[in-house]
Order: sequence, then C-alpha cells, then structure tokens
Amino acid sequence: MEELKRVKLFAGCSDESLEHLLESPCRRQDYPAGRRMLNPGDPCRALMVLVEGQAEARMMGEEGREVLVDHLKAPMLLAPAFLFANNNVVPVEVTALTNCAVWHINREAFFDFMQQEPTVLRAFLGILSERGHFLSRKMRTFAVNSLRNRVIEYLEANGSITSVAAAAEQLGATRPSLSRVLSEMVSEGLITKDGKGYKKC
Amino acid sequence: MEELKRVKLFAGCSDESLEHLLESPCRRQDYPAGRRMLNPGDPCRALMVLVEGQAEARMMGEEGREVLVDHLKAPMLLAPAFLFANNNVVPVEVTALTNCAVWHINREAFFDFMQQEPTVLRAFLGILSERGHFLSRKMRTFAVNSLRNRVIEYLEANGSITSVAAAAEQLGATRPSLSRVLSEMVSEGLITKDGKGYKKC
DNA sequence: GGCAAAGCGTAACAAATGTTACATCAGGCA
DNA sequence: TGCCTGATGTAACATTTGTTACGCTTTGCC
Repeated sequence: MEELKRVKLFAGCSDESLEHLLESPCRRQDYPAGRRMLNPGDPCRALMVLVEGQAEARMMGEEGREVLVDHLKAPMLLAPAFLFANNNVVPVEVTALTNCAVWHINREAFFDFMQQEPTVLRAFLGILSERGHFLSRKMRTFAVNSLRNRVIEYLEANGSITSVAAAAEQLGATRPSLSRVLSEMVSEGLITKDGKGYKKC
Repeated sequence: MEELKRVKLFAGCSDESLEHLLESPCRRQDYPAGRRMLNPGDPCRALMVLVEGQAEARMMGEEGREVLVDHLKAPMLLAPAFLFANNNVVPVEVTALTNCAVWHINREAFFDFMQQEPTVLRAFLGILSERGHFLSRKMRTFAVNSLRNRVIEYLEANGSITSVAAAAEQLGATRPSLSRVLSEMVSEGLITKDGKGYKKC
C-alpha cells in the first residue's frame, strides 16, 4: 500500500516484498478523534503503524498524576519498543487526537520480512535505538532534574514555551508550579518573556 | 570463544558462525575494579558484551543528584539500546564493581551476523524490547510516583529493603528522606520492619 | 573487653512543588 | 460595545523531599 511506503521503516524495500508481507494476517483499523487506541497493560502482538492522523501518549501514576510523554504523528510506528518483549505490554495510554488509521502487521511475518530486507532491519534497529535514547533521556530528566532544569532542557529542545499549560503536562508539573518557576527565572534573568511566550536568555 | 557462548544472545548459534563473527575487528578489554568503563556522552560504536565481572550504571543530574539505574552482571550486553542510534551516545556512567572483561564486537559485522542467524536476531530484538520496557517503567516511576509509591514498587519487585542506603540510591532519594518515609509507612501499617529489613504488609 | 567505622533513626529546619482560590487579560462573538 | 470563555499570573497555605546534625546500634578487629 502506498501509505505504508511513506513510513521510513519501509522506505528502502521493494514493492513486491512489501506486498508479500501484507499477505500475512494484517488489518487496517480506524479510530475516530478522541478514541482510546491503547491502554496501559494492553499486549502488543502486532507491529502497529500509524499511517494517518495524530495521537498522544500519556503515563498515569497511582495518585492521579500524569505526564504527556509523546506526540505521535503519522507516519510512524506505535510502541515499537515492546513488540518483541516477553512481557510485551505497553506502559502508556494512547489517545487519538484526530481521526487515525493504524495498520496491524503480523509480528512473525514482519520478523521474516526483516530477515530478508537488510534496509528494513537496519531502519527498525535504528528506530528501537532512538526510542531507547528518548526514554533514557526522559528518565534522566525526571529522576535527577529539578523543574527549573527541566524547563531549561525543554527550552533547549523546543525553543520556547508558548503554552504554559501544555508545557506543564510534558514537564510533569502543575500549571501554577510551572508558572511560578517561569516567573522566578524571568526575574533572575535566566529567560525572557514576550508576546509569543518564554524563551532562553 | 566459550565465554561469549554463555551470553543469551549467542545461545542458539553455531560455533562456526560465531567464529566467523569474531574474525571481524574485535577486541577483549579488561577493566580493574573501580575503573570507569563508560562516561555519559561516550559514543557506542561496537556491541559491548560484559563477559566477566559486575558493574553499575548511574545517571547524573546538573545539581549533583544521581540515581543508580542498573546493576550489570556478566554475562550480558552493555548499552545495547544505543548501538544503532544515529546519535549513539550513552546517557549513563558505567563503573566496574569487580574486575571486568568486555568484548567489543564490530557493529556492521554483528549486523550481518544477525541477518544470517534468526535466533540471534530474535534474541537481540528481545533484549532491546526488555530494555525499552525497563526504561519506560523507570521513567514512569520517577515521573508520576511519589517516594512512597516508589517504595511500594520497589518492594513488589525486590521483596524487601535490606539496605536503606542502597535502596535510596535506586529510588532517587536521600537516605534520611527514605528512612523517614519508611518509618511513616511502618507506623501506618503499610509495611513491617524486622531484623532483615523492611517488607510489605 | 574496648575501639573504630559503618549504617541507621531521627529531629529541626530549608527548599521545592502541589493545592486551592481568585483576579486579570486577551480574543471571539452576539 | 459588552459579554463570555480560556489561559495566565499570583498569593496563601499544605505537602513532600532535601540538608544537616546528632546519637544509637551493630560489626569487625585489635
């Protein structure tokens, strides 16, 4: 299918081999905007490819605390890092932000497919590594950084904070707490505030 | 080599193919106890296999805070999740606890090797998935859980706390803070303390 | 037995962050 | 224009966690 070829993972493979892969048990599923696509604890038995729409991934704590972990935008893979785990359950809640479409591709067929297609294998390993990098950076941020340092990292990565409420969700803080820290950092000259939001320097 | 065959990754492969892999640029390196094996930011250009000894991985923050992330015990892979990343630098500091030996195996040779050996590929994907699972669980713990909840998770995973100081390092808290929380939880009847340490119930 | 060191509990205080509530401001819309 | 809504800043207070310091117990060792 054309929409699958837009995914980086399948960029370097031939049409025939991709068609052969799709002869295995596969399906394309639609989700309306707002629909929950994955719940924490759901098993991950197939390769899931988001081919249309946008979604978000959140982690929930015991006490109602939650963090917006990632913004998912087609074309990309969903939860690739858990596909081949023994205990292959997803730790996040994924919700469609717009109408979405997801291909579910049989895991074993995909495994054989990778074995045949070095470029796909290489791309998949690259994607898994990026996810590992992403997760370990997030973990480090939350484990050893104060909110002030998380703000600095956020600004270095994203350039500016245009929505305090949205940034607070990603930084794992409440909006008033983030607002207070931003005000303090402005008064200390660490960051500046203009009509567009907060920026470094 | 015999010591490499003890690693789960190579469990299912033939002697000949493993010997062929080791004909690529490889080396075995020794580290004395206490020696730093990896620094944050070090690139990860080869597959590293810890074949002897034990080590620990730590993450450091800006303000001197640090967390003991993982205990590494031969035989296992070091930083497998970063080998195929574009920006393949390790985010942790790895220090030898005992005398250690590490095989460095050429990345491209290992890639070709995996392509030839389905069981190795499968095992490597499983290892990467386990790491993803491990990291996302850690991230969730630090992002959305209070110290009390982290203690509960720790006890569910490890059974008991026999060393408050050691547990505090893994939980990302100071020893007095953990000690206080444990005391509170004992007085609330959530956990018990006996000669061996703290336990659930 | 006595001594030194390590691990632990604990107290008093400080710093960071959450909670709640309220006022302000800008933009959209009737 | 006037109203309404959403996002924001902010204040007062509560909770969690860090910091520092001290005393106690245990353990190993002489």
